[in-house]
Amino acid sequence: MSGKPRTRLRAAIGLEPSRPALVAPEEQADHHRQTRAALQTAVAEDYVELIADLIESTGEARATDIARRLGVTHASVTKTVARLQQGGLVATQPYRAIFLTQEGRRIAEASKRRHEIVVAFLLAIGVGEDAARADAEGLEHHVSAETLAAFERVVRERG
Amino acid sequence: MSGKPRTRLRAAIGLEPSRPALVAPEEQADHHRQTRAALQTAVAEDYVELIADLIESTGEARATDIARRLGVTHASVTKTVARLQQGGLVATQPYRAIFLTQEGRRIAEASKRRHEIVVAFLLAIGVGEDAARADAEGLEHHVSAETLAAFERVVRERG
DNA sequence: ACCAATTTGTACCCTTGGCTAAATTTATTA
DNA sequence: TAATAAATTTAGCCAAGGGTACAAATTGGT
Repeated sequence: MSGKPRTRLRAAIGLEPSRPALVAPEEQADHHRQTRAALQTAVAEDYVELIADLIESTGEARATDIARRLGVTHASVTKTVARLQQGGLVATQPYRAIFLTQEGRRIAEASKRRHEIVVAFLLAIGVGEDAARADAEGLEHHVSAETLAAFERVVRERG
Repeated sequence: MSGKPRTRLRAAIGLEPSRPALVAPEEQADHHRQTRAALQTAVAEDYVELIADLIESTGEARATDIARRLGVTHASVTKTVARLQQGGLVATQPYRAIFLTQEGRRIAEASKRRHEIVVAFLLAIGVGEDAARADAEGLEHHVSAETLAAFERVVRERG
């Protein structure tokens, strides 16, 4: 932790261990950008997927139920739902239950399908029930179409 | 979008399509809490992993290089690195390169290992190079120990 | 030794997604 | 129907992690 001025020269010249080089910087940056973009849609997907499930199983989606199922407070749910409404995924009126727009339903459908494939896949490769469901919640938002297709293949192969 | 007051009674009584019920609410909430916790560590893992790679391949980790590889501005990097220093993962001095603490190296090691397993796994099940690398960036932070073990098994089985 | 280019730091802003607390509205029940 | 319980909204707080713009320091070359 002393403080010798570092010289970039040694590294450039090759006195430092200049390795094969990981991945091209621009490519790596793109991957990280994609990952960050996925994070943005993750919340929206979680919400519409859950709202669709609640409507299907209980007849309506209430903020309190969403809050309980996500493990957050209802105030947080209200705020997020407002954002989703801005984004055109849900429709609400004050003090009424939450509905999905067509776009919301479309996304919910796709999310649900993907979620189920991920869970089935994890189970197929021998992951236990609980871990499979827990991991799927995080993994699903980062599975590209190509990887999802590969997951489906594996599920079909092993059954 | 009319506005019929909803009655929770119908749902409770069972006139509404009351389905088998997805997953237990508390369990589902736990899964989401786990996922959110993973997000918190994700940034730290990405940084230390990248810093370790840079040190290994170029001899030092500079903010600019980190920024370029993550696709963010150097200001964001500076801020995040400050947080990592607070957390005891890195050590820096003004205008000097960034070093990893022991704890930082430990995490970098584990992250790198996990990252490589995830990539190898995706390749093994037939995902293409680019998608594998891109998806791995997002997936790695949500892979539990149990799932990672399953991935390793698959990699060993299919070569 | 100096100058220009590069790198780093700092200040300030924005959005997301958590939280608590208090006010309001709706639903249930006595 | 009036009182109570439950659900919803609103306001204000916080931290993380992005951004821009400008200032300061370091580095490399002349």
